[in-house]
Amino acid sequence: MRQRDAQRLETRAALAEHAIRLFSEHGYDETTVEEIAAAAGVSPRTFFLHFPSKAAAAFPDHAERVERFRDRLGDGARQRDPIGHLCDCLLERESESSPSRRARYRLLSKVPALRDEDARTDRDYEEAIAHFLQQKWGTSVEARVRSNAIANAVLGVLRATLIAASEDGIDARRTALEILHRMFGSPFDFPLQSMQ
Amino acid sequence: MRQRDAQRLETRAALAEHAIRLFSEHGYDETTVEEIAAAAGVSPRTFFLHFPSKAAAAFPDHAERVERFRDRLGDGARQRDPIGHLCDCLLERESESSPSRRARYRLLSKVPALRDEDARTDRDYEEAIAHFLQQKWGTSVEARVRSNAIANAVLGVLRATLIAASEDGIDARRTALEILHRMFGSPFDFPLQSMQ
DNA sequence: CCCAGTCGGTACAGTGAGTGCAGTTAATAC
DNA sequence: GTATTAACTGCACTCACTGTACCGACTGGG
Repeated sequence: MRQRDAQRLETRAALAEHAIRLFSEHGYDETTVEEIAAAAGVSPRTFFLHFPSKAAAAFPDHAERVERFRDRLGDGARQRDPIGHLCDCLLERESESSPSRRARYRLLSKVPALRDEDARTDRDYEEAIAHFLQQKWGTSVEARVRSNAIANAVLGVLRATLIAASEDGIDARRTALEILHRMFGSPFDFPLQSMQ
Repeated sequence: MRQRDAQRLETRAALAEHAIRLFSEHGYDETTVEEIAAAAGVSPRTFFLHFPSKAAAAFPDHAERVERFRDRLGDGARQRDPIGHLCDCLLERESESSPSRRARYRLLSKVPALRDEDARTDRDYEEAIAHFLQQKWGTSVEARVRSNAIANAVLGVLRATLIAASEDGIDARRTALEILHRMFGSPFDFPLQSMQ
């Protein structure tokens, strides 16, 4: 099982590459799955063997990124300052911001369908973060609500700064860090207080 | 222009009503627009004269709610404690939580397409909130980033607590208020400090 | 080396959401 | 009364996405 896997990855990469290129060159709505498949030299049906939707092709490395993020987060129970650690991990994730990535975010924030897809991918991060926080705070109803709330809030701050970074060229990392630190303090102990 | 408007509203209401009913009874994916239109006694084409998508019919009063929320927010420049006021407005919005509304949220959190639509509607609130905060903080790049970040964070907390409320029956209002107050303090002065 | 199973890709037919356009009919404005 | 507007209809169309049967090339075991 070697050549088959390589071929599969190659096809997938070609599809993603041409999809993103065509979205950028002609616009998302103006690009059909048929065209993407043709550009990648496969049949339209094959596209959907690699991606669950047209929009998903714009986020080809999503699963790996979430996986890496989850690994980087590690075990929440071992963290003395879980929110501080969380912010570190998130900002590290974003420091992979190459120019091409920024260009992608600019496209993303303009095309509704891609923005929707982005929100969808955020749910996987939300789940990872909530899980991480629950390792620290437990799984009572209260702890779960707070974990999800914090996860949503943190991702919300990040999303806003990333969009702004793509539009106004600010330093997303520095800005997000500043806002998050002010929101949560460092170390951030609030949920522990009322959770005894 | 009286009878025409009444008829239009009636049709729209019938479509929304039957859409939500059919979504609940048979499931979202199992319900077609054709069925909704038939139940409401109009042609399928008419459905799309009233709603831009199948999912939008599950949120028929969205535009009015946003409008009311915007009015309730008022002018941000006049608020001494804009975030405190914002939280009040948001929680007031949610205190309209009738049992039917909670049932709807339960459906919503289970059906991906409706969850997506919910996220989409949240963007209108985000915009309203960001606008409100910018009336207070100005429209510099920094102020805009922070306004959007705070808007995202606040909505994120609310979304998480609402979902939890529909699943675990907690008091969404009390819980959200507690989390928001701890996150932001009250009054919340952070953006003013570094914005001089 | 061959055989059986696996798996990536294909072909084809179908469903259903959403759109553009050219009507029809009834309320409304003048 | 006539002209206009606007809600609704019918129809044809595009396109995302799915189920299914199939081919053909790799793969692993005897």
